[in-house]
Amino acid sequence: MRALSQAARVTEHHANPMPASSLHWFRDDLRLADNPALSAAVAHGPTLFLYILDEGGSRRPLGGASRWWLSRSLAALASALEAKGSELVLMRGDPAAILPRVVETSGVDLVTWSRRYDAPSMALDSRLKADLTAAGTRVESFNAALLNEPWQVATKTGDPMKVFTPYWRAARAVGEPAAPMPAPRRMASLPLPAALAAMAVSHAELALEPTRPDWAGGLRETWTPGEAGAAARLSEFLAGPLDGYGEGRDRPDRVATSRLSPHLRFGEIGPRQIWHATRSAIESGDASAGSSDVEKFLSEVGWREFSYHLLFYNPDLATENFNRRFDAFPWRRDEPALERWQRGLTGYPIVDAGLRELWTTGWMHNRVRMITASFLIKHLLIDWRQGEDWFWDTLVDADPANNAAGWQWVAGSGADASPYYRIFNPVTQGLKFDTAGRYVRRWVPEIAGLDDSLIHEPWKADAGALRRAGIALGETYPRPIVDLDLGRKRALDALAMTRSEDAPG
DNA sequence: AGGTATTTTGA
DNA sequence: CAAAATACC
Repeated sequence: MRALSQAARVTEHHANPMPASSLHWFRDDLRLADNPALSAAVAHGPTLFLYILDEGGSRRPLGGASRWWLSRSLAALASALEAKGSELVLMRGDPAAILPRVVETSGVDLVTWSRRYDAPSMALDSRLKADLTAAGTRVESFNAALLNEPWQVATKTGDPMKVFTPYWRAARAVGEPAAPMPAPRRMASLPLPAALAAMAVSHAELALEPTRPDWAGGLRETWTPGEAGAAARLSEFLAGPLDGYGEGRDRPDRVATSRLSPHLRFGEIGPRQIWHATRSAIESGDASAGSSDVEKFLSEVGWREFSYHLLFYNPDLATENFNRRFDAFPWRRDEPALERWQRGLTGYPIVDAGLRELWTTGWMHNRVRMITASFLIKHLLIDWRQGEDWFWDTLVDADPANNAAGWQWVAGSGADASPYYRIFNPVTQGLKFDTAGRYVRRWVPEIAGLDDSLIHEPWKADAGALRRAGIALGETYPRPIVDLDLGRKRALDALAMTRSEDAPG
């Protein structure tokens, strides 16, 4: 079948050569600027712009919050294309079946896309590249998601890197990231052939947003998905919170971080753009941050790069311990505790605040991600993969590299991970990073009436303080699910086995 | 990118 | 004597 159609195509090309045309397959690069694959397609000739919702294959299904974001991001992208006289074609199904058919019927002679790095996506993309090439169509893939390709950074002996600091030093030594490309000024749209009209689906038919119940109200209030929303967030960050970022980034009670993560996740903005925008804001004097704030911010972009490096060389990063000593770790199965953690009912205010922020907005401050993850893993001894799953379902920035690497880092099973004895105390952390309890009061309003001195440990309030604050401990707000000292000792005992001297180094 | 007990420091 | 540095887990 394939050989036959290939022969037909070659004959056809010789008989009456068709004008050059292209197809850009959008995936996690939902932007027009700094999108080299898109630019290459547009420069080649009239372009068919295609997105395929791929839910049945071996790729990890998107979580609910990510589906909501994707829906809004696709709508934004469609509008941006429409403003340039082009159309975004939406389809649903297996790209391995859909793409060759669209390419063949539309007669495009160039297909472009931006690379992905999770194993099932890479397998799918390689297969498609081979199939389309064999059928006579040129395929070009580009880097839109990273400063450096994962394989561009290596140790002196050519091995993958396992520690962040040398990784980031080596990554910076690769050279200054390329300047971002502007969005194509003009683009000619290649319409979907009439014969394929039945394959296209409407945005509504993708059914990516929740209806009954509609739990996305908090997401809508918090975010503006899409390329323009991403650019606005970056500008606001550079003009404000970047100054003082080094200290402010740890404070969940302030708006002191960029909150670009979901925009990055869906490629509404790329790290090259962030890098150069940050540099020029400093050089032009539009931002007044010190060099340590800038370095700190760029190194956060570096952690994302490092996570992708780890994922590329460890395709099972989300399911297998990077450090195999953790394979025998005595995790507890405790569904009631897991559920109380998920719902923000552990009795530890900063933990509960974080999980409720996550549930309501689809996002959680990084400092609080570490605190809540540490609590689940260490105080509750619940497998990091159960926490990773929850974050995957509820985060709008759920990312195959960052989410897995972050959880393994907290568990201590990851690369350059948190040491086994680092067990975050939610009270200490709360006092240190949410000093006045503003973050807790926002997300755990039922204890908002407590004094600052008790806001992070309501179980220490005496009957009078509880009555004044209108709290019935154990009824309107839970007592602690586990004792901190007992949980800490239990975790240290369990973790001791991962560091016995006879284990392989 | 910690916590905690202990020691040291300096107002 | 409280805060800061240190040692150890």
